[in-house]
Amino acid sequence: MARTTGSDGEKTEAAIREAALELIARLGFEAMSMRQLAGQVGVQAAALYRYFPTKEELLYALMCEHMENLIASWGEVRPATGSEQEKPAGRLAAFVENHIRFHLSRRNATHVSNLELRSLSEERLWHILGLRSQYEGELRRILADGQRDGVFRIDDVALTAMAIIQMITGVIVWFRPELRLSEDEVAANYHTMTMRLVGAET
Amino acid sequence: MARTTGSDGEKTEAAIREAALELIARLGFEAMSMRQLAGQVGVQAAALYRYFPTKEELLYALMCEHMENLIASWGEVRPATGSEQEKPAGRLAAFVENHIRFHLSRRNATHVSNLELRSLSEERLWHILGLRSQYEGELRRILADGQRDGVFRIDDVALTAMAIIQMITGVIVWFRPELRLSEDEVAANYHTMTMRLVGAET
DNA sequence: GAATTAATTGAACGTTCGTTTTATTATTGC
DNA sequence: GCAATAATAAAACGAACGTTCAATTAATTC
Repeated sequence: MARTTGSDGEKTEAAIREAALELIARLGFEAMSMRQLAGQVGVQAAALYRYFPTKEELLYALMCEHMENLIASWGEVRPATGSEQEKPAGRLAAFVENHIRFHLSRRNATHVSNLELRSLSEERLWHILGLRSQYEGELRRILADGQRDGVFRIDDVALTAMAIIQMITGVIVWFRPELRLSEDEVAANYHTMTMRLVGAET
Repeated sequence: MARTTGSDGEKTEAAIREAALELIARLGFEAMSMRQLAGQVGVQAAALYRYFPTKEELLYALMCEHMENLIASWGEVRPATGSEQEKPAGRLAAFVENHIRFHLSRRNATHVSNLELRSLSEERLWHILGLRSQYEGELRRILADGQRDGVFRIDDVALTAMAIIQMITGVIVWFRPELRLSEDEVAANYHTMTMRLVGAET
């Protein structure tokens, strides 16, 4: 047989992306087979190659999309210049809040982007690391501004930025929606801890 | 051919463990083949099966050893009862310091234990998670004691413990020995940040 | 120094992998 | 309704995988 009733390229590609995120997050990229992925989508393995030329390019596409979404998400919520929230403390609060909510709503994509970098070729790895560094640079600038203004007490900006990123990304490792804490409570908690961590006055 | 001159079971097993840690940390467990591992050790693939019945049991053995070493390491440096350092702040300082140094000296094993849990069968996974929970329980107890004594300001002990663990384990992701900061400086930095994070007076 | 045991090799097994090729059908544009 | 094209199926490819097994040699024991 061949083309099936109701088949549509855009829908199929979206279904592949979603199924791949779920399978890679659960099994790992190397452990997921293209046949397994095709089965989850409801298609034959050969059909996947109409949308992604290789398995690695599929992974790369998922990571690119995730990192671009993350950067775009911060761009949308970043406090406007001149506003009260544009001060370092307000920007840091917005950054942490957005980061927590973004990652909690995209657990699969986050696991893929954080755990499967090893499976990328050197060139593609560099691109993803560049996007990541761009995002982390936003945090470093906030910390540096707060340090300059004397509202944060920070020994080493780069080290503190890494520590904060690790801490707030780690939420997806343990958080489960059915747990006692709501997403709001978790975000508020991480915000408080971050502010104390940088020595901001409350 | 067969047994080679100078071959020794204990030495071979140790060489397998070390090579496996390095390869799994670099390539990932699924991506590492038994032939690759054997090549690194300088042996044929079949020889590996004298020491580990399956690939998964090898991974499990590596993780068990790492978790047991971690727990034993904390047991050795834990401040003695009755000492000044036995107060929550002293215990937390010792915990963070030991955690940072232990992980920095065992980067490969840490990556394996943190990133490859997916490849364990359910039963073995439960055992490793049990050891991990036991270790994290030590931190939770320190935080709870400090909260009780009024020397820490903590909103949620369990959440804070996870945040601290993620933050201080994250050091292995970015730290490189050739960087500008020494191991001592890094440990001191993480100690300061942790104390501020829990609202301890300095 | 012969018998025993420990350590390893080399070849092979069946399976599964990512990917390619060719054929076939559904949909779209005119 | 007919040509063109988009979407998929089915089968096959060679390579690599984890693992097993019989044969062989080094070290140890008596």
